[in-house]
Amino acid sequence: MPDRPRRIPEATVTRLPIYLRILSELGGERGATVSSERLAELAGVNAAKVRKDLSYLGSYGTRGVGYEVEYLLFQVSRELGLTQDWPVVIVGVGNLGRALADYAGFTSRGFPVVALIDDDRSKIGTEHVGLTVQPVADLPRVVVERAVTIGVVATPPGAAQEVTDRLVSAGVTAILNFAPTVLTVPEGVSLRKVDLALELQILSFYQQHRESAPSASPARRT
Amino acid sequence: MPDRPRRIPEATVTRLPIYLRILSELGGERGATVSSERLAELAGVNAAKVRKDLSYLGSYGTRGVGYEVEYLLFQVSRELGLTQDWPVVIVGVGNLGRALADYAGFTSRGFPVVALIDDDRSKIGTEHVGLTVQPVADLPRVVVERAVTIGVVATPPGAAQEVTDRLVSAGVTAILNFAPTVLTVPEGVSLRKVDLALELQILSFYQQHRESAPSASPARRT
DNA sequence: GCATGTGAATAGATTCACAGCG
DNA sequence: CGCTGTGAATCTATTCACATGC
Repeated sequence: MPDRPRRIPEATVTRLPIYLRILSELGGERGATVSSERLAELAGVNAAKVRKDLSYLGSYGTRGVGYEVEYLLFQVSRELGLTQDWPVVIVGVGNLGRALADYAGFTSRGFPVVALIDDDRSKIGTEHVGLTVQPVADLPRVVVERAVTIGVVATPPGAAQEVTDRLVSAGVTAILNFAPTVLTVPEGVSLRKVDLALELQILSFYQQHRESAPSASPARRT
Repeated sequence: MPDRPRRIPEATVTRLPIYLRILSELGGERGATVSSERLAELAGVNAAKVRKDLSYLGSYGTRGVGYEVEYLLFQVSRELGLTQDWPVVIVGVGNLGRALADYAGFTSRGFPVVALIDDDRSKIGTEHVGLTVQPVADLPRVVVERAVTIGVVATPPGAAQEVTDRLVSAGVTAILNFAPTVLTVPEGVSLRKVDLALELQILSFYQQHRESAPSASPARRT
């Protein structure tokens, strides 16, 4: 009996999706294996890190051989909770919100977009990718009826916290924030952010310090 | 004479833009000050962390008082290299690329989008936000003529590495990658990524582990 | 023999707690 | 007195290096 209940470090969690992607690209025939060395190369990280990361999931490799791609793929998927769908609602149907709604990778990878929300009069009732834009007031009903667990916030910064509060009180327990604002959520709600301006400013820092400090560059792989 | 040459930790660099945003929102009258405690609250972090982060820039606070907002704002800006513009080229003019090109925050915050690149026949020559879409072959000229330093990769995953190589050989020294692929760049080139699927999968992990481990949630603030 | 799995060593980031100074 | 600035303590993550077992 494998001993499951290890606590997976946050840093490891952020890398699991990368391994997942690489494994699914490797695909290959049944029984194909991959070494930690090779996986590490493809993921742009250290091989020991790959082994330690994977060891948190269990002992899924074979000494002297490596990891069976298909089996490991399944185990990583399961650990990430990707054996089920997680319906998503997108709030804010501006340029970014629409681009996100269009993004096929969302739905195809287990995150079906089931509703679009916006309080702009001129947008309510319009259609995108087969969905009718609904007002914020519809959130409680939509969240319950469509079993929404993840809310994507793509509103202007001024509206983001209020929208988040509404999502949370409607029952959403995970938020992905694209608005350039610091959000606060209650204990127990997961929060991740994607901030374009912030990423550019980080790059700007390293540009700025390029001449003065020749090797002051950030991580070389993604 | 303030002693400049401290090496700023990467973790600190990623937080400077957050402080910057908060400081600029605080704005306020000339001479207004803010304490590390208050800054920390607004940034959703620990006050000691704020002080340590800011101390890497120099000694810009006043004991018993706090930090002068306007002065600190300038110092953080300067450290991030935001006292100058960093022209950006966007490669890949799909939904996401267009949304990025439209995103006013880019240009207004010192990252003017000076060119749009795509190798799709049907897109070359079309216009967006006053820019004509150009082929990849134009990169070397555009990068030199427009002094481009940052390349945004918004292509499908299959094209991302090739496009990146072209950007780098054209002279671009910082890459922001939106394609769901691991990119490799030469030593000395900065690389950051924004990966939507990855963020959703991380949230999925914490959703999955919600019942079983009540307090296994990630960072609560952004 | 060979690649995993993991203790031990190291490096890095966060937090504590308080001395120092306006 | 109050808040910064920072050594020291702690916690987290990474890397090394090798015993383990297929």
